[in-house]
Amino acid sequence: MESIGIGTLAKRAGVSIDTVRYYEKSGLLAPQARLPSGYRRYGDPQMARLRFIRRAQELGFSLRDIGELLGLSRQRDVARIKRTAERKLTEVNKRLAALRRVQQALATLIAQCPGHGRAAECPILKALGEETVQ
Amino acid sequence: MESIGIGTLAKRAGVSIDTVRYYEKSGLLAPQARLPSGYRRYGDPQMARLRFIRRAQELGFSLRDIGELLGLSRQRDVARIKRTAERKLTEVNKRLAALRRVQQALATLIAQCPGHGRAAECPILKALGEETVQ
DNA sequence: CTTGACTCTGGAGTATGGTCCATACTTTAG
DNA sequence: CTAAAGTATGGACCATACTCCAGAGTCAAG
Repeated sequence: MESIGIGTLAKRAGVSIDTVRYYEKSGLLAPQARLPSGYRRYGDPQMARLRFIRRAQELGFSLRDIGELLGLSRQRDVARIKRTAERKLTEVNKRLAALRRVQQALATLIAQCPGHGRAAECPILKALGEETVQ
Repeated sequence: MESIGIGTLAKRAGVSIDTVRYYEKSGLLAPQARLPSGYRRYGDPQMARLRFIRRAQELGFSLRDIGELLGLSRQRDVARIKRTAERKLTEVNKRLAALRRVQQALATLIAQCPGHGRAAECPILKALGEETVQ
């Protein structure tokens, strides 16, 4: 079974070594094993996990949220797994809806903007400022 | 013209007074006026702006991003306004796409989970972990 | 006019998510 | 075998976005 060191792992995932260690300290990513010297060794599952963490973060999930998501697979209580997943899905759906409104408002602004000439009343503040949340 | 104090503004927007002052210090929200005593007074436009800031934050925009969005309306250079808006739209679209993938993965997980019985291989890690970003 | 609620400023402190550093040991290429 | 590159630990430090506090002035009801 081939394994890689922390430097290679970090480089491949596009994060720093310190970040990998920080995730470990935060309980999100343990190495597959340690050499007798203490050097960390990682395999494909850790690579996938690290990439997952990064993607989830880009979407605005906190490390705590991510830990919860990752923890789903460790749980025995299937009902609880489902409930947690459903809670996250609700959250994601809300975010999607809100983001779609912003997308709409921005697209409208861009469509209305001639791209030259005098600065008209910018519609973005109005468009976004008057929306009701939820 | 009726105006309100910082306490009322904060309460109505669901933020703390300190947060309002912090936004002001960050250049995001100036009061409409000050009383001779130095007390801040706010009107409807400030209220709308504050709500906008909060919503944008919930979507994961940083205060710096939000300042940029708010700044769109102050700019004279129409071409630049448009370019900034387009950049933001691209960002938002990327986020939407990524979020949709997460939504799909979560929904699939939930659909596959019986909600009872033995803990099967949880599909979420695989489903999310193997996705390619972008 | 007093009293309690509100607000002012400036500055310190907090949580999150890293990032950097010193010192020391390990591994690897030549 | 040696030098360079990589890694270990512990702890200090950083940016963002607040949050709290002290000490002092202001406002509004009775």
